Amino acid sequence: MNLFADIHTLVTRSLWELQEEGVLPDGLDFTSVTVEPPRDTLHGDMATNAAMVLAKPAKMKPHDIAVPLAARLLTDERVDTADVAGPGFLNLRLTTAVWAAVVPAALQAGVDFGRSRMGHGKRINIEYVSANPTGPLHVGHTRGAVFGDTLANLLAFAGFDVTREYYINDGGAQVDVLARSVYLRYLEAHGQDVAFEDGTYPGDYLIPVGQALKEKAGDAYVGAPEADWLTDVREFSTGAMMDLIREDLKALGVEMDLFYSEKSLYNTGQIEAALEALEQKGLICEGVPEPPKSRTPEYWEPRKQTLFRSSEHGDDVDRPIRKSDGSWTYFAPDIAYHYDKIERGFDALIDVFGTDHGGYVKRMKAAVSALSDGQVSLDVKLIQLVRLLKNGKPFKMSKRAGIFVTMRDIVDQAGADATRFHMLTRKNDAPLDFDFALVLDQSKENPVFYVQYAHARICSVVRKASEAGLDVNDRNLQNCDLAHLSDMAEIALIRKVAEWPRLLELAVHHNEPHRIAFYLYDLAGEYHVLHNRGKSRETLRFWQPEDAAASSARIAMIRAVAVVLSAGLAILGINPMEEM
RNA sequence: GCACCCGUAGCUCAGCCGGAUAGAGCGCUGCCCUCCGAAGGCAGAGGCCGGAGGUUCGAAUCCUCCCGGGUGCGCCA
Repeated sequence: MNLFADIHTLVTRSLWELQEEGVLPDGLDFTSVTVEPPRDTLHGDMATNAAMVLAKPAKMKPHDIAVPLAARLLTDERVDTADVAGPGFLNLRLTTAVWAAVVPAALQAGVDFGRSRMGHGKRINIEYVSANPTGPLHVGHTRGAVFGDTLANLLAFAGFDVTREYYINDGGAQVDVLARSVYLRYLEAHGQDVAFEDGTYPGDYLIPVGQALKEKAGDAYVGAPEADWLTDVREFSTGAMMDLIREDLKALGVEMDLFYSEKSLYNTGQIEAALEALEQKGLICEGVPEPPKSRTPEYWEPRKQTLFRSSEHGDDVDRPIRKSDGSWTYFAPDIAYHYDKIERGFDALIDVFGTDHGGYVKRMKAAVSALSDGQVSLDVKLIQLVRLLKNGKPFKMSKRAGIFVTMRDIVDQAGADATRFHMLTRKNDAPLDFDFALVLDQSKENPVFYVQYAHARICSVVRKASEAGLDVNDRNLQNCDLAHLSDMAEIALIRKVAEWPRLLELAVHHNEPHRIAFYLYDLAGEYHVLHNRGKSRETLRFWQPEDAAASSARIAMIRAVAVVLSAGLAILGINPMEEM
């Protein structure tokens, strides 16, 4: 159930009725009429802007619309009061029974509370992480992984048909570098002294890969020319790296539906097919690209290249897809990859990139727009940098050249749950501080702890009531008499619970999973306030030994809070804790 | 030079498909508690929402310009 949607429906229906009765003129558009929670609860439970929005098209004063609308709304049993206020707002106060009804609804739905069909089964592809297969995942990937995975969970919860995808950049020169680096480790495993020159990866993580290569190939490649081993070693190495990456992702709780190989696009006609599609739309041409606008274009010499006319689809300039030697630029396989996504029938695409790829967004959108004739949307979410700290000071783990703080290091130290939550305590395009001391802190300064603690506290109260003989089964609690819930603070808590479905809609609309983390933090906060009241005044405790009816109502209420906390944490991929 | 992101309380940030007196945490000030419903509680001060125009009944939110910070900018992916 979504109370805001229900009341919005009621308002719209009332407007139609007023129109039929001639109070309002015909032909009005009600789509901009909203029903929202007012900023200040003193104004009521919900407010609608109907009178103000319709005043102009109806050629009426806001007041003359608001008054009959208020009268009409008051005939609905859910509406307690309807007052015209300010410039024409209509403030509604709902009966406490309406609010109380949120509780059994939540209990009945359980962790599915808030699940919706707003996605209408639309097929959506989310590409995230997509790190080069040349080493372990690091901090930045961790944030992107959590973001993408949580967004995927969120959209699935909202009724989209979601595919989680990882694009393996195994087609470029960097995997040759990987192969050469592994080859050095291989020689090392054979007892040779090797030197890691510039352009190779000296990280320790390749030592076991070199040893594994030795076990597999023996000394077959020792002393052999590169041409003899490069292909084999490259394949072996990228395979090993992807195994490592998959393991790391799993430790974070991230599982992809599909790992898509860039290499698979080469020599299979796929790149050619994508470019042919663009060609047919007249979007491929030969030309000299504009010189780079960087400060130092001295070495620029104009050369004729094959260009994608991305400027026809919103890009600033046309982009080269072939290098001057005729081979593909990195943009070409990316076009082909997105073309493949379109061909696979997705209605919408989301790419999660690091912020350093910001300059790449327009051309990618242009490609998708062109290839789908504007039918498939592409939303690119850029993930800002993560600053690792410990007690507020920059944190560096002991590391050798070439190895950064890895995702595995983070998960090992902070745990997957805390890592996931913390990575969402900032909007994706804002830089984020990840402080190990804070993430592990057992106090209210730590939002992860704060939310988990609220859930554990509820479990503790429910457990206690149960031990004292109260039937705390959710099915039973659904039927208890909620008239006992009349305290303003209790209604406020329920109101917060009732916002959950609406919050989800907003998060989906903006593709912003961090909103869930913030909401859960707020909800936990409101719960703690109520819980703390019971410390000073026993009559305000949820469990009242002398009053089973009141206890049931209150336990039902806090169970509803627990349900939302669980549902929210589930979307974040986090297990709620029953005790701390 | 151009593009994108950001500029909100002393600090770190929410809010931004336009809505009423702009929120939270930290820090600060005051009071209370130290009772396993534990790993503190309550209250308060603190803002021309970077600046200037514009659209609108209404702008932190949308548009334009400017200022400040970050990122990116041909044959690296």
